[in-house]
Amino acid sequence: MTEEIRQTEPVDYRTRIGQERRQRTYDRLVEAGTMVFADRGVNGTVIDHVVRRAGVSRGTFYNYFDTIDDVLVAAKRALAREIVSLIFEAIDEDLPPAERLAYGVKAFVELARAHPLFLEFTARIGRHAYGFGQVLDEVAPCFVRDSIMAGDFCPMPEEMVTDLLEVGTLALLRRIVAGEDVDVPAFVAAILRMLGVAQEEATRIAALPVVCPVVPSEALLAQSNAAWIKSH
Amino acid sequence: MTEEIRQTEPVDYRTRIGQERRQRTYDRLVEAGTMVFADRGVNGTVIDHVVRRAGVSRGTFYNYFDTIDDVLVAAKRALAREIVSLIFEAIDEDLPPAERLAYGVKAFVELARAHPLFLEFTARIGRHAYGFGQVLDEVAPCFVRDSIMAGDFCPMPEEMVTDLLEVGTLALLRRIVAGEDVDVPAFVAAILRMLGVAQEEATRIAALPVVCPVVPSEALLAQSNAAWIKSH
Amino acid sequence: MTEEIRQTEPVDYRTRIGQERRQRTYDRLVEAGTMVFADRGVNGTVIDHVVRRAGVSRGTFYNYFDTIDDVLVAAKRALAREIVSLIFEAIDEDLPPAERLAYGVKAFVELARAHPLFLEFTARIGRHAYGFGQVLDEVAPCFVRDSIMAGDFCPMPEEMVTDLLEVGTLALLRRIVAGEDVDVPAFVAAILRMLGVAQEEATRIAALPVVCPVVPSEALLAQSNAAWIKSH
Amino acid sequence: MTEEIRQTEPVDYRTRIGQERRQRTYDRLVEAGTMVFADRGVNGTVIDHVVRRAGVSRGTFYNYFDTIDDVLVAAKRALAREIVSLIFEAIDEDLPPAERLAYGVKAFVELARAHPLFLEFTARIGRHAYGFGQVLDEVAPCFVRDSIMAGDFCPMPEEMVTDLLEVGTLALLRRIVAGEDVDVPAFVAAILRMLGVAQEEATRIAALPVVCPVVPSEALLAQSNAAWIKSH
DNA sequence: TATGAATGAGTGTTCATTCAT
DNA sequence: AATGAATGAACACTCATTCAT
Repeated sequence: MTEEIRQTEPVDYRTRIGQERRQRTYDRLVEAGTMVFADRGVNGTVIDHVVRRAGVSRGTFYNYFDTIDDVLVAAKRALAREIVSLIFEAIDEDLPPAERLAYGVKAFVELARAHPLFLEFTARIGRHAYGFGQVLDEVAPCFVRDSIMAGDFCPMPEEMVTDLLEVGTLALLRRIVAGEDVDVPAFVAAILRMLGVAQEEATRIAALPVVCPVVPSEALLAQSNAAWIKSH
Repeated sequence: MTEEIRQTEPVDYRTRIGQERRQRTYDRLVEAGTMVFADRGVNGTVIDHVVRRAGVSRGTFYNYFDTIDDVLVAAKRALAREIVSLIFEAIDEDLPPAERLAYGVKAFVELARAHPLFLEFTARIGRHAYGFGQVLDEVAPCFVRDSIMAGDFCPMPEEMVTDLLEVGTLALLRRIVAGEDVDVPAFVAAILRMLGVAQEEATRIAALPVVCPVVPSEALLAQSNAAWIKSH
Repeated sequence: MTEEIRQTEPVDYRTRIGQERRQRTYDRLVEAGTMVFADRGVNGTVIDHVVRRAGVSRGTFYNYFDTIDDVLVAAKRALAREIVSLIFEAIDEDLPPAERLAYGVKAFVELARAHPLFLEFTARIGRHAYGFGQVLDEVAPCFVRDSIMAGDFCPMPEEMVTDLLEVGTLALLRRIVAGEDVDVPAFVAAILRMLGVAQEEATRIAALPVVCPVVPSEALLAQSNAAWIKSH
Repeated sequence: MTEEIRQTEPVDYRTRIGQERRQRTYDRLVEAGTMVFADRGVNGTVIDHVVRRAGVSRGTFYNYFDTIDDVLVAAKRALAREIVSLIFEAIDEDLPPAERLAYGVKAFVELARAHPLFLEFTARIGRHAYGFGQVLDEVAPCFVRDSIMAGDFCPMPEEMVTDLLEVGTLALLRRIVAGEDVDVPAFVAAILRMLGVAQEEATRIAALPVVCPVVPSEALLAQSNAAWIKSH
């Protein structure tokens, strides 16, 4: 038995080391991908850009991904998870739905403003965007449906809400990237009105303050943003 | 005088023939481009696809365009002009702004539904879309601004209105293309609420009937749609 | 007989008009070619450049030339004839050979300096150069051989003289085009020494003054130079 | 310690193998380029010719060069270094400048005669030639200037000497390629006279014998010449 | 004879993918 | 697992040449 353990232990060790190394390489590729997509957009990015930025060889890429789009998907997922959970941790669950939604949107924009890499990345991925509806439903299942049924939002198809939320926010970020002044509260108010919130109430909620969520330094968002800044 | 005419006639004739041929080829390229973009999207389309579809040689392409994107731009412009003018001709100018807007949006969607090529094309060009704000302002200058100042829409940045209108409509069309059932009145109502129209009023207006504009058979929209259908 | 003349006269007239027109178009092509070759070098010039500069159509080109190189050849010949005969008219035939040669070389350089188009053209045609030996022998047959036999130049192969004269002058012009200061008398002296003239005598002859030949305004050189200047 | 070596060896091995393969491919491309330029001249050579001759794929070319001209430059440099060092090793440094120069020129011509590929290549690259002045100055810095200041050559601009040397030699090689009989001593004598050497002395020096330098069989010159011969 | 639209072979360049080491 | 040289299909673009008008 001891023998067995002794025999397997080195294997486990090697396996663990191998897996860690594998994870590290994977992370480097995703991080590099995030930065390159932010720099060159979805269609301007090729495998070579990513592997060079990640400091690995071409061949290694194919040990982790099949196509460049897979990197985009992985980066989108990783970022979306991080960000959405950061935001949801910051939202007071006792607030009414409209206020929670408003808080989430504004926190998202603040996060983007605070992380130019993320801003660029999001503005550039265009129609390949995060699939906000899905992510939203992962973290806060049935939020939209429940709110509609509870009468907080007026009746409308769920996916229409998430669609408008997603593409509207994207359009907003694109204007920010373009250097224009954007009126975020006006945007939030418009979304709330669309959801059936009365004009004055919408304006009031849209004006409520948010605090930008704190991003842990080991997060992909923080790491890649820092590396990206350094290279610009 | 007769002499003059006799001398100039052959020149005019040759010139006219040449110009007509040139125009025909140009039209074929734009029409082919529209179809290919509808089939393969913006990034999947290459010059070769277009010239093959148009039945002209590679070299001919470069007598008319520099890049494939120029074809996209030309197609967008041609379609946008046709469609917007068709729709605006159909709108009763005496209606209040909210009803005119609702009518326009619904007519646009109907037109798209009736012309699968146009639907695909529009859904696929994505963020390269028509620049609705601009086109809207060409045909109905200051419509949004005036409506806001007149108190018909609630105050918000002009470009935010056109942004949401454009990207929202695009998202809607993408769902139609995907074969989903979409609730156009619900969409229109959402847009109207966003603009400050009260819930009941928005619902009422969104439910008003539209007649799909008649498309003249020589229009690019009709021609290319017919050809496209035939090839599918 | 009168009848005959009357009948043929109009024909002659038309023929003459036709030939004149043909000559005019030909001249325009050669002139345009000269300018384009000066602008873009031998390998950078394509038929389109020439026809556009000449203001004629592509098809017309093929009524006069088969290839773009034929234009180069025609331009070279026309310019070489003009220039060499201008220079030879200016040379005092009673001078000893060394002085005549020195005068010719210096006049050639002066002519080039005074006509930037010609300078550029000559510097850019490179190894396709004028075939100076041949042109020289056209205008002054056996000049080199006679001078050698008379003991004015020391014995050496004739074509070696013209080779060194041609490529040396070309190298000189290239330095002028590059904006460098060149010492023309030093060059002439070097050529004369190469021909066997003693050092002091060579220096003396190389320092003799020349007057730049007058170029008639209807010459290709003058015409194309003027047009070229205007377009730069 | 043994451990260390064992760990690094495989890396070194892989690296070495890779570098060797890389070097081999590079050499094949340069060698192929040399042969194709000799066959078709500078302007008649395209990337496809080179890769086909080298037996590699189109894509491989771009792993080593950006343009076809880069191959020309590489070939010129490689040949020039080989040849010039061969010649300079053969020259007795104790001889007076005029004799050393004469020896160099004659050895160069002999080398060209003995290597038809090199002869063709040199004659065809024309004005893109070796930049003899530069190469000369690399190997024998200030040779011309020092000789002038020492009174061995008569005063004249340095670059005029190298210009005439280069273009004169090139013209000579072109005649050899054309199958004409050329009088190399006469050429050398002409160059020497140009430099101020007296006629008799020039003739004497130009007549001194040279031994054609021995080319090691692994040299680019030898390798590519052999391959080229075999294919003609 | 002049025109210029149309042609298509030729060439340069990119980039995903494979594979021997 | 990692490397990176090699590959070749795909694509962009040029330009000499033809031919109907």
